[in-house]
Amino acid sequence: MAGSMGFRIHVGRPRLRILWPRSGSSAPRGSPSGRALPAQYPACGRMGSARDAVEISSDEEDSRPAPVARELPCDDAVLKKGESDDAGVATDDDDCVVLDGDPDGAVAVVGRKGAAGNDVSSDELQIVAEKGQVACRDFPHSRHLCSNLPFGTTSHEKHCTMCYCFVCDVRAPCDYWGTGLSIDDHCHATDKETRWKTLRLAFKCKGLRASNPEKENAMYPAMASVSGLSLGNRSPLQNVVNQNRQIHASVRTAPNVAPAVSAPRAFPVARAEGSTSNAQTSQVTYPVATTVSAPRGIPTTRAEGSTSNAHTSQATHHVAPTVGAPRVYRATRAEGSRINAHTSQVSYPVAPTVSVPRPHPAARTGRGSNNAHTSQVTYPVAAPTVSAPRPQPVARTGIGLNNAHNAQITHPVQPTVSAPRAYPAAIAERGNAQTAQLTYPATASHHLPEPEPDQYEEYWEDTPEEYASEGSTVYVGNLPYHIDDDSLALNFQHAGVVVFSEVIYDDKTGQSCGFGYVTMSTVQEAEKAVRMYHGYVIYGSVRPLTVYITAPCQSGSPFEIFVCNLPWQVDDSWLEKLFSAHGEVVDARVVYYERRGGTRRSRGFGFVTMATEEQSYYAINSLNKQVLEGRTLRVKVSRESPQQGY
DNA sequence: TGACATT
Repeated sequence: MAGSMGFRIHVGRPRLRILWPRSGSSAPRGSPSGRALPAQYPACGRMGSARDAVEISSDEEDSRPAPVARELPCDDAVLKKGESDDAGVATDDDDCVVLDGDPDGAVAVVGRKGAAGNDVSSDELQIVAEKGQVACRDFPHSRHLCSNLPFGTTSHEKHCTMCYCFVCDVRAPCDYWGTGLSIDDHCHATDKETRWKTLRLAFKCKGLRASNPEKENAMYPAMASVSGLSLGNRSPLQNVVNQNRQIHASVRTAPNVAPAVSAPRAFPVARAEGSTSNAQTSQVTYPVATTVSAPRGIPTTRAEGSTSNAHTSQATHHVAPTVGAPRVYRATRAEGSRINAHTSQVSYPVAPTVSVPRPHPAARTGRGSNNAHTSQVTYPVAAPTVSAPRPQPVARTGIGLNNAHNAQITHPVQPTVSAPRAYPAAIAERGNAQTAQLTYPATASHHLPEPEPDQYEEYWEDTPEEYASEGSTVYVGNLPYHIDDDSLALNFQHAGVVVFSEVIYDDKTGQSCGFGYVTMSTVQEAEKAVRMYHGYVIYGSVRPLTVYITAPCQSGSPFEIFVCNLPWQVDDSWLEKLFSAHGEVVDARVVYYERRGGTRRSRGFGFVTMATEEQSYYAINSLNKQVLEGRTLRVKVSRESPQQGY
């Protein structure tokens, strides 16, 4: 694609286009220009005569999977403006090509006999007109994709104002840009050479300072100094990109750009609670049910003060679940619509009864209890009796708040947990988790570049179960909603090799549930991940991550709760809400009689799976013998639970 | 109607 580059637009004939695949394609996602114009696209099936005219646009509605090039005439628009036919495809009298798919992929050409497979020379493409903004010119793009200064014909050290360094992900010139004399100058970087891709990955993953600190850190001065998640290089350009992405759908923004860059979103829970001003709940952060007899350290952070601050009222699960997690997490996705991960953020006005007959999981398993979390737990002295309707963190789930459901639940005062828990060594190892909460280190996962597909895609082909081994999967809670699988993996690779990562999404809303799973290659790495990231506050978030090792996959959850004596009208969602006030509900099901005609009738009992064993304890102790709609609930560990202890 | 089912 040398020389005469431009883009012809077919006015009123939007058939001539290159269609990018939907997100999730195998296309590289690391370029600052995202899916900017691929340099090789003329090779995607043109044949025959001299010049093609191509419109660059996107069509998110088009889901045709297979890239297909169709020859189209070029005598529209410019030549015969306004004379498009109904189908948007004119007669075949010219040499236009429609690429209905990823131009990076194999392209079959249809419409002209014998055309498929013909090679084309690099100068076959000539853009004779253009319209609107052009990805590789008007949006940030890697230098080698620049259309202003074509890489093949222009000195590489030159750059336009939208050029980025492919390696550093910063606006050109980076510190290593060079003059072009050295082969190591970043101005030569392209996504076609492994060495550049490797270097790029190294810059991203090793947190190397790229260049132009006055630019990249202007907005996030602390970014480069924090260990762990501080990987991304950012620049004010990101805001430009953010704006642009709304303008031009064909340009995928730089991967390290997220909407939250300019406006961190308010968490639903924060909003919900903020309007509730429940002073009681705001003082409490998830009291931990425990049987551990070791002395506890008095929590020192966050939860101490009585506060009406919605932030602090978002209690997080700083329980130390060591063992246990949802069952096979593929299943949790399927049940995502019923998962309310954000229930973990509610405050818990109820002191746990805490008379768990089972040994503490940490003590039982012998795993180094990652009880750093306990440092952030407060222990309410008393709990309200017959509380007012409790704010339910279900705004995001679409389940309407109906606090009347809970209004009758009484909360007997159980000022139990008082024994200080041993202050774990983990917290010392973990370092500045507490500090992190206060200073908001610029971890900015949402800024992180997405991983190179070639680094991870081999894993995607297999199910996580194939990789999961006992103790090597960690649950990650309190994820900002914009964190996706890839950025999650990219973060956790600092703890080791990420075998699999998954953010759980609500099936109905498509929104992240705010938690996910990361499978490391070894138990040791998983434990390291806990030490590194538990309690860590992602930039822009107010909630520290909760990271703990999950239980191995088993046929049945060790955290399943049986609840009976349910009022007949209690359904799954109600049950979920009921338990979500006491932890993260993975599953909640009322058992029904199935009747003919499709109707069903509750059998008055159900099963609830909590995210962790300890949360199960807490929920059991909080809800057992509570009165709901006039009926005294009976809540206990499910009989079928493989790890039932009582 | 008052119990540990279902995938």
